[in-house]
Amino acid sequence: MTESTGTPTRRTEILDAAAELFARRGYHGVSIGDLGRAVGLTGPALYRHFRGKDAVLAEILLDISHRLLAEGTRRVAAAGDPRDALDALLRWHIDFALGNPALIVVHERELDNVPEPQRHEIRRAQRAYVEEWVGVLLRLHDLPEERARAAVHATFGLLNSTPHSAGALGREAMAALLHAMATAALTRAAGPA
Amino acid sequence: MTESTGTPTRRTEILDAAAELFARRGYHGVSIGDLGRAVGLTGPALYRHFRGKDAVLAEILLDISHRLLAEGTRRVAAAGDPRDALDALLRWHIDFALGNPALIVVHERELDNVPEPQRHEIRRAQRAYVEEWVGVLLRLHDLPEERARAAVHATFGLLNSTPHSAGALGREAMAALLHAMATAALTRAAGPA
DNA sequence: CGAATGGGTTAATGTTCATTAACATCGCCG
DNA sequence: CGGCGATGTTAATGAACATTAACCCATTCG
Repeated sequence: MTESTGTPTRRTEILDAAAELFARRGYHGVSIGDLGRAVGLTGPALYRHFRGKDAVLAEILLDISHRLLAEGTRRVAAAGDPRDALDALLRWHIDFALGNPALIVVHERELDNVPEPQRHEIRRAQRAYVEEWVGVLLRLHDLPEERARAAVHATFGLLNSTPHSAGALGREAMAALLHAMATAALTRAAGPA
Repeated sequence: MTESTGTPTRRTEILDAAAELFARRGYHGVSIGDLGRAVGLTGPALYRHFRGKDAVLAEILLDISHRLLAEGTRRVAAAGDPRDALDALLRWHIDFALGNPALIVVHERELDNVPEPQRHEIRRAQRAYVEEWVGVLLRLHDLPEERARAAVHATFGLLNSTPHSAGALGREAMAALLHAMATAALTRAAGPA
């Protein structure tokens, strides 16, 4: 979840467990003791790996926001035309959301609990990711920028709803459904006001 | 926000302030002291009006879930055909979300912090509200029930995204945009898998 | 060998918090 | 007038929590 490459280390073990717990109970609803217990340790052991509870959250959010942005940018650059780019963004975001529901939830909710040096960086990455979408949408359709941004945010709401409706649909069916709905919604957003 | 009729009382003042704070910082991120201060009192004054912090949250969620369900049911019953019913549901939900962003956020996130006798009742109302939508969708289009339910959840995600993108668009423009996007998404969800 | 280092543990420490107790004020009704 | 119920206040209580201290052991490496 946290490192695509490299050995699973204690750090990443903690990060993964923390993401799961933060998603389920919220940052303030999880104690250091909970965090330690989740990886078979006592609470204070965490300080051997992180400066504190908020540093864990910060690292989680930095990782998510950077991964979303990096791969989003990559896919847009690799796409032939805006239509392909939008499709690639959709597939990427849906894959990520279906594969990492906890991360999506934490990314959506917990920014305010990140301490200040890093909060800005996360915000920056989040905004850049949104702008990647907005840019593609504007190249694809003729609509006001503010409307495009609102449409993108609404689409994220749709795509990120996954964690809350675990789904009796299988993963593939859900992915296809979300793709279809989001495409229709975005296309319609570009239509007459 | 909390009582459509009747004098604004201390209770409702607290409930409104609490909803705002819970939405912004999360249930665990708000103290009794914060709650009191928000209405110009000290923390313990709250116990003259509620059994405890969780009772405040419970009352907020009971109110929201009941209001959503009651008006949703009313509008569906009043509608001529499924097409009108869906339109009425959309308008209702969008109006509610745009008019009460804090309530939508709390409703979405804080159910787990409600103590048990009431959690069930809230869940029941939430589910019934979803089923109202699912029923209309099934009457309107031919699609598997599970797919309809997933589509409704995704649509809620889209509509409830409002609070997170306050919007440089005006309220009316935003309402129209959400309505258009949601309709398109739901229509598409009913199409070929 | 032997010391340093990494990664654990259990005991403080000090804060914040929810809740309760004890006490005050005020308006109404007898 | 007198009392009482509603609504506040400040002080007390006890639990939970984040963080730090003090201590321990294994591995590595000189």
